[in-house]
Amino acid sequence: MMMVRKSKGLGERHQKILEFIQEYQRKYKHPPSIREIGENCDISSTSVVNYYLDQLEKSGHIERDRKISRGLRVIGANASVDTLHIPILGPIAAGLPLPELQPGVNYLTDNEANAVDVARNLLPAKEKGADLYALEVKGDSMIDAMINDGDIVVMKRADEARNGEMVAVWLPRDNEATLKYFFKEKERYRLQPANPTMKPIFINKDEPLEIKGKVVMVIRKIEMVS
Amino acid sequence: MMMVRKSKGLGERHQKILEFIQEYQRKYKHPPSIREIGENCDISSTSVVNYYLDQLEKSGHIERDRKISRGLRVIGANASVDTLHIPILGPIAAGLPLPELQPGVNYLTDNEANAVDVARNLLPAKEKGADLYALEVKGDSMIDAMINDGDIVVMKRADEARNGEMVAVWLPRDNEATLKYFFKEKERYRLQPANPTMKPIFINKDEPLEIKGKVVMVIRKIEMVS
DNA sequence: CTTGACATCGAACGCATGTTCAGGTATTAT
DNA sequence: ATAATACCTGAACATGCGTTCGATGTCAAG
Repeated sequence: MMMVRKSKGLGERHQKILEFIQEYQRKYKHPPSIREIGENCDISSTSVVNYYLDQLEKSGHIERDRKISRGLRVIGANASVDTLHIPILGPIAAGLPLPELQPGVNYLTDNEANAVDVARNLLPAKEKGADLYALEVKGDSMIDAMINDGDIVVMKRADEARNGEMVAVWLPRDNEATLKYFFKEKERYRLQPANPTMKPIFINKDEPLEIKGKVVMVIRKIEMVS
Repeated sequence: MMMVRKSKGLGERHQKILEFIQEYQRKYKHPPSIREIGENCDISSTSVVNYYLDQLEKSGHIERDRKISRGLRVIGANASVDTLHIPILGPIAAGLPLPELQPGVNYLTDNEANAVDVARNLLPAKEKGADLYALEVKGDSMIDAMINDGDIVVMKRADEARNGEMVAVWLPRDNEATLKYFFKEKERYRLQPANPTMKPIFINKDEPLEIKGKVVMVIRKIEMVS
């Protein structure tokens, strides 16, 4: 019994504005101004645009940074996620040296052959990606670190570590590379497996021990039998 | 105090500005203002920021829309990889039921709150994503499956499995959910832990056993201490 | 008819922001 | 030294742009 007036939901103009914002953002890589929205949606007054923008914000379709020029964005509907392209430098396995890391080289640019793409929101916020690399675990020698044959470990370049961080270390004593939680104790280093049922390894401080990097992430792809 | 001058190429400040613009754009979905760049790169005058921005534009690193607030963007460096947005439905832990999966629902569209973005090239080629979901592992009860507390497991919806596939199963017998490799044998099912040092579980075929999905991927984020 | 919730307009206000300029200081070349 | 160049400062200026407000029109309910 009532006129079909956009009683609820999005009206035609809301739709048009939303579409325009997305299209504009795609095209210019920055959001449109209120006036630009008005011109392209046949709205003659900035206050009307503001009026609709308020509604879209209340209904959760956009976010606004008040007082900031062009500070608006549509939420959701952002198909392309920001990703980091992390090169897989090579395998890591007990009894093999780690692939060499050239200190000054940014591996992101070269070595496109083998790499993993990781969404940036899966990594710690501060990672810029320049000193990230990945290794492919070969063999089951890392099993006590909850890491399996074939897993990809994403590493952050480092030559020292704080207590509690998981690191890739080269142990000249045992001629072995391994992944362990690192703890510095009084007269020794303790390398603690991630699996609490396994015993730690102890290294005296006068013995050599090379930290190659910190583990940031572990990715395990499971094959489908299909 | 003397300035280390870089005769050609990008100086330290150029780099810092470029990085800041990208980081800001990622975070706020719109470009920063000149003054914001200055504040965050320790440049006290807007004219100096403008000075560097001009250089970056001439050297082809950024584009600018003069006269438009925040009208700047970095060129290239926008390698958007095809990603899937996979919702995290909830926790999985021994002794807890799995989150319910509504058969017809496409979780990709709703439940934006908690999700992981996975590059499509990390998944088996055929996955469309509509029937993928993720679970967060709680507790260390999955340790025999090489899966740790806090890990994210990406699942593919399924109610049956082939031999050798890793599945999430609900065992009414033990009132427990778990992740195991699945094998159908003569008179029983064998649920084999991923860790070869652990013993398998056997279930007679007349006992109930609910397969909830197949594990496609395991993602472990390691916290940095700093 | 009156009321009141919408939707719209136009204009004014004021802060945000890009631009310009008139100088400074260091480093390098002549 | 002197000049030249790159780097930097601070302030003033013009305008882009979000915000606010009063006025008008429309339509449905009381």
